[in-house]
Amino acid sequence: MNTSDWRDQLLRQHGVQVTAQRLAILRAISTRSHATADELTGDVRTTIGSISRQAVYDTLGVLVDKNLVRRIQPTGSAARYENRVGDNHHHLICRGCGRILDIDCGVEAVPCLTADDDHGFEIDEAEIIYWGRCPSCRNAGAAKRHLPDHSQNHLLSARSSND
Amino acid sequence: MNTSDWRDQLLRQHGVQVTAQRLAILRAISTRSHATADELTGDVRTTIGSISRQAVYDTLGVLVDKNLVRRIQPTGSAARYENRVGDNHHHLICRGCGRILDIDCGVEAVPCLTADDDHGFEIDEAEIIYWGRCPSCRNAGAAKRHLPDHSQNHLLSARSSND
DNA sequence: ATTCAATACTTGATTAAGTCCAATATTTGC
DNA sequence: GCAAATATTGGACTTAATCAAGTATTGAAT
Repeated sequence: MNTSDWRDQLLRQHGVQVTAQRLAILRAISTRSHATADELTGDVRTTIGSISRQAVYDTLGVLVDKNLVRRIQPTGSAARYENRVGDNHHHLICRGCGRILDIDCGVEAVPCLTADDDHGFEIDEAEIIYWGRCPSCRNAGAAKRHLPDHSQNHLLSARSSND
Repeated sequence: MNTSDWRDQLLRQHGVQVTAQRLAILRAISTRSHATADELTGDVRTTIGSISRQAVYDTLGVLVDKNLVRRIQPTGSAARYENRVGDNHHHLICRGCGRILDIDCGVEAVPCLTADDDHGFEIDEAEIIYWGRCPSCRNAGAAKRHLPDHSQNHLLSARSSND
């Protein structure tokens, strides 16, 4: 095994045992932008021949734990993994095609970790997902677009009696 | 059926056909703070006797579409539903016990909808989840707490060659 | 280099959340 | 009240992920 691979060093530095599977998964993550466990499994199977689903989930769990990989879980999609960590950047997802883009955090330093009232919590992450429609989906579906109906919605939230 | 129930009016105003199941689901949502589909199913079964899982999911889908109910899907949990809509408030979730709290949005008016660079997207929602540990979990698990390892994490994201 | 305990991996079964579908029932507009 | 539209039901199915038990690999200590 090529011990000089920087991924090898990275794992060792974090006290993570180095295996062919883990290296392959790390490598796969860096070739996709926001991959699902399933996509990664496919990638790894083409690079090293085979891997079990369990090993994939297990490894991803370890990598997320060690903060070497970040997991995001958008509504309506399987969990996605990315190797851009430590900057607390955010995501922009198209409701039409599901495309996911990275958005840099506008706030400096350790970003976005302050809620107005933290209720005594020790906050370690602010996960932000912007939802919308990308340019091509906007053009494509101009007639049949499907956005939330915002009229009258105060009726429900304003009401407190009769519950 | 009691046509004077405000929920009845609400559904009609949004062009949603009124059924006992839908009213019961709406009612159940307002008695819990961030309920799962499963919890709501249980509630409705005690109030109106029975309902199919499909009717629950279908109704929740319709209500979310009409923006009468908001769905959030935290990592590691089933989707949750709440009736506070239209104010784009945010959520604070405890990594220890899973408790979910509402957080008011600090920004005025139609809040938080502006990303630094919107990539041409038409953004309609900014979904923010703050993750942390609540006061009681901080006390309880002071010794065995489990937070991300932030050391050295620049190593992975800074590297771009050899991918 | 060899050994060994700890750690990872594999296979196969299992769960949880949610969706699909065809048949039946209810509601609404006329 | 009737017909058309819409909703509900129940059961099978899908997908994402986890569990458990046995086997293999790794890393360190000889």
